[in-house]
This record gives sequence, structure tokens and C-alpha cells, in this order.
Amino acid sequence: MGRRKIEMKMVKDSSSRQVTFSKRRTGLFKKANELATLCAVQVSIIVFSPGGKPFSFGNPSVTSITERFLNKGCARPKDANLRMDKLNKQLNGTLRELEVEKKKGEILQKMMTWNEKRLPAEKANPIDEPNLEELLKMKMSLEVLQEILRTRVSEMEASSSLLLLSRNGLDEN
Amino acid sequence: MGRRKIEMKMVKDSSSRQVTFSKRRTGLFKKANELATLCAVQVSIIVFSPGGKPFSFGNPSVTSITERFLNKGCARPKDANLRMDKLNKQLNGTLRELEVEKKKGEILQKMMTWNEKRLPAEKANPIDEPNLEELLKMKMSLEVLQEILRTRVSEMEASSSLLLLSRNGLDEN
DNA sequence: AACTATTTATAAGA
DNA sequence: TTCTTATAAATAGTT
Repeated sequence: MGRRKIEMKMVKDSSSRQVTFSKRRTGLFKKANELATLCAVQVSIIVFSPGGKPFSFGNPSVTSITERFLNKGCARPKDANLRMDKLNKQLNGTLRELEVEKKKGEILQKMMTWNEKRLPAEKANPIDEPNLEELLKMKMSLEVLQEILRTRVSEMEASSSLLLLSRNGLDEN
Repeated sequence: MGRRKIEMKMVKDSSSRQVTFSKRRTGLFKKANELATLCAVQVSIIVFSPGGKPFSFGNPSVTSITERFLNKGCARPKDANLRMDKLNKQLNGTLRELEVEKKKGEILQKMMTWNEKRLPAEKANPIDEPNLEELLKMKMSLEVLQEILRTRVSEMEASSSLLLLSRNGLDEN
């Protein structure tokens, strides 16, 4: 048992291939992160799974690195960058407000339901110590996740800018 | 002596950092090649050295994969949403970055599971659904949940304090 | 998702 | 840089 040497050929069994993909993609991204951390460099990876689903790793982000990589040959006026940046932030801000307002009530309803399920404190012993611990964990988790989402939204705004910028560039040419 | 464990921090000595970069970049590209071969998938990596020099690995090529990755977002007016979907896929990488502490790691794992249940985009077609809305919902939801949890935690902490206080008082008497 | 026997990667040293 | 080597880390096959 344990690990064995394998031939460097495509894994035939699709199920095994999926497992191998999963494990090795994780390992690859970890290595990439270590490289970025240890050497203070930018690393970007794009992988398409056997099923065609895209996975990516980026430090600081795939789009920024890709842009840096591609821009070597096709520089653009700085003011164009700034202009498109402003327009896009406006656009995204409006879009976001719209969507959030639209769904607010619905979300609240869902979250309240979930809250009831997760924390049946009223029915069970409300002053259980394990419960408190669970709650605190949950609280921490949410703080971490929120930070992630904050980053993600920022990236989205940035990439949108890039997209419009590139499209604008094409239109101009 | 052989290999020793190292701290996951930036290597201070610039010379050592360059050596580490060289070795690990080689290793990363090798791993990428193995992933591409074993699983018959497309992999693209871009790395900038400490000196700013670009290195890249691509199977079949960096540009083709980058285009495949970006083109979905450039195709339509709703591209911001579609791009967001792909950025969402980076969650793996981002979570990995935050994996510094084991306790946090465990919590993050739980949150990832929960997140996937709430947002089953991975299982469905990942390229069709506009994820911006989902993400914003998530963000809103978390904000709401956090407020709920804040209240709950406060209540429970207060209760626990009272409980311990009363128990302690009884012991002393 | 775990486990673990091995293989593979790699930090130091030369 | 390249090689060596002791050890850390990744992972193939299994449960």
C-alpha cells in the first residue's frame, strides 16, 4: 500500500483521473502560494478541469498578472486607464446597489430561517457551553469569509475595469 | 545536511531568495506539466521573478488558455457577471492563502462546505450563471448573520457569566 | 475524506 | 550553477 510510482501518461479511468486532478491541483496551487510567499513574486495559474471547469490561482490576482504579462507588447495611454476605471466603478457601484436593494428582504428571510435551524437555542438548553463555542467559531468563520468576499468584490471591480478597457481599446483600433 | 523545514515567510537574503525561486519555479512547472499530462487538461502559469523577469508555462500555450479563460467574459454585455464567476473559482486559492493557522484552516474548511451548499455553482454549469448577484447576496447574508450572531453571542456570554457567577457563589458558600 | 507507504521535492552544503 | 544528501512534503492506492 501507500504511494507507488506511476507512469506519466493520461490516467485512463475517468474517475481516478478526476481524483488525481483534484489532489494535484490542490498541490500545485499550494506550491504556487509558497513560491509567491517565499520569494515575494507574482504567480498566476489557470487550469481547466477534465470537465472543462476553470480553476485559477492568483497572487495578487490572475487578471493583474495577465495584464502585466500581456501589456509588455501593447502599452496604452495612462489617462485611458484612469478614465475607464472611473466609469467602471460608477457602473459597478450602481449595479451593486440595485441588486442588493432588490434582494434584501429575501435574503433576510432566508438567513433568519437558517439561523433558526442552526441555533435552536429556544428549544434546547440555551446556556450550553459547547453552543457558545460553536457560536464563537461561527463568528470567527464569518469574519474570515467576509474578508475573502471583500477581496473578491474588489477583484471583480478591477477585472471589470480591465474588460471594458480592453474592449474599448479594440473599438478604438 | 539535507533539507530542513523552513518558515513560510519571504526569504530575506536576496541571493538565497533567487536560488529558492529558481528551484521552486522549476518544481512548479514540472508539477504543472505532470498535471496536464496525467489528467489531459490545459494549464497555464505566469510567474514574475524577483527581478521582474516573466516566466511562463503553458500547455498548450499561455495565450490560448488565457483567451479561453477571458473570452467568456468579453463576449457579452453581462461580462462583469461572467468574469465574476471565474473569479469565484479563485476561492480555492484565496482560502489556501489564508490557511496559515491550523485552527483557522479547520474553520475555513467548514465554511467552504457551507459556502458550496449555499452556492452550488461548481456542480452546475459554472460558466452560465451570473455570480455577481450570488456573491452580493452572500455578502449581504453574512453581514446580516454577523449582526444576529453578535447579538446571540453577547446574550450567551452574559448568560454564561451569570451562570458561572452564581455557581461560583454557591461553591464559596 | 482519512490513512500511509513511498516517491518526489528541496534546503543546505560543497 | 550544478550536484549531493538528509529530510520534509506530496501523493497513489486503499479503506
